[in-house]
Amino acid sequence: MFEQINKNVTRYHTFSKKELDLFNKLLKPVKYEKKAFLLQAGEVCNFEAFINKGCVMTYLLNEEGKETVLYFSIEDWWVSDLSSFNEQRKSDFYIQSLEDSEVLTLNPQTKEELLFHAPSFERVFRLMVQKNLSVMQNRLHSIIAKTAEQRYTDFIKRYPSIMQRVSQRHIASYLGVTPEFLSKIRAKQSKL
Amino acid sequence: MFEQINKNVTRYHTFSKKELDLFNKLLKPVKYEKKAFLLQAGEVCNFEAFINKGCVMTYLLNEEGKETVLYFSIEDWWVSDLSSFNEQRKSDFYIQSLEDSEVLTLNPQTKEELLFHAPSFERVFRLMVQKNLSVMQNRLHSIIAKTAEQRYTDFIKRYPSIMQRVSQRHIASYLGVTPEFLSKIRAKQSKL
DNA sequence: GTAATTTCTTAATCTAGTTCAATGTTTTTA
DNA sequence: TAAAAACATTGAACTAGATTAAGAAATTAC
Repeated sequence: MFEQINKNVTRYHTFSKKELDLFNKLLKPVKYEKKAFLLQAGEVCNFEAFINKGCVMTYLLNEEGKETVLYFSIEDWWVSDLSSFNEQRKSDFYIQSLEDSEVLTLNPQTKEELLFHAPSFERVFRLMVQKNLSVMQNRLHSIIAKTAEQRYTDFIKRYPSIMQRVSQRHIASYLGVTPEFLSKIRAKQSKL
Repeated sequence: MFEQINKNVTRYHTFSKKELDLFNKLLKPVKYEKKAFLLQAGEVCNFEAFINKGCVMTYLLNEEGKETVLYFSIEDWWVSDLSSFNEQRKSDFYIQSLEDSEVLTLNPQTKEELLFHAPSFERVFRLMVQKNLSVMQNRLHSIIAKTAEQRYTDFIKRYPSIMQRVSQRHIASYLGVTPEFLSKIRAKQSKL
């Protein structure tokens, strides 16, 4: 149950057995059925969730109901709305399970307790935000500077497993194109 | 000299006189002429700089030499490549002064010393990254979900002072359009 | 102060990507 | 297991924005 998550945090810092035991004790396992919401716009995000099993997506809805996928998250990733979580403000995001999923969550209290007794976790969380920021900077760059076809090719290469698991309309949204156009890109590429 | 920066960090946490004195002692003032580079791709970013006066931009160059502006930063903002700084990896970014500028910088050593003696600064830096992340999430959303004209209107409204100070070709790049198209948007809007 | 360079604008042409609509395919539900 | 719903594909018509080119305005540099 905690094997994966302990390996995950150990990448950033070597923790003692005692620290990891505390960490694991504070984590709350939660299951979500496919299509269940971990978070909806307007709610305050009260979790940082590590995905043990499953796949979730984080998206925004605009006024006309058009959805924009910001992230897909699968096993060994964390998911949350950090601004909402840390500042206890209402979120703009929807976080929805795309498969039956199992996650391990911290809430503001357990996170605080963890940081109090094992302050080295500060580093883990700071690096998590930072990695996130890098990912976003890359995406912005690729959406400004590359064609949809290049973005699609990059995506397949970088996240082949997500490609398998997620419907094309969600991938289209992530890539910033319509499902119809993604379909055309695919038709073109399968001809080559 | 330190008035603005002390006010800036105090937003996130109330520091003692002693902590602020240490902070100020560790900061190194640096001046850059217009067009000077604070950082170039391939270098390791060894600073986090607070802008006391001036304006800088952070951008990427692709293979064909096309530039993509990720950020403009003016007075009261911090600028750095955090991934490069924190992991001491080569940066992909250029950070260039757009006006004669004056900044206060921390380097990895002074930052470490600061955090060692005044660990509450951890919070400041974590929140800085996080604010950054929010900004990026918003930009990605607006570039996927809005038209260039809407983005331009939003930009003027949100950053009227940057609009005045920065050339249109840089703003075009930030908005993800060509300078020619930005010109058309402006012509259209001034007719209304 | 003027030549040189860079920036901004305008217009014509072109294209990557959208929209709409129809049809087939897979998944969900009961 | 059949009906309903959601998803994927294809094609025709359209449009937001790119590209190219050329002249006007502003900055920069000597």
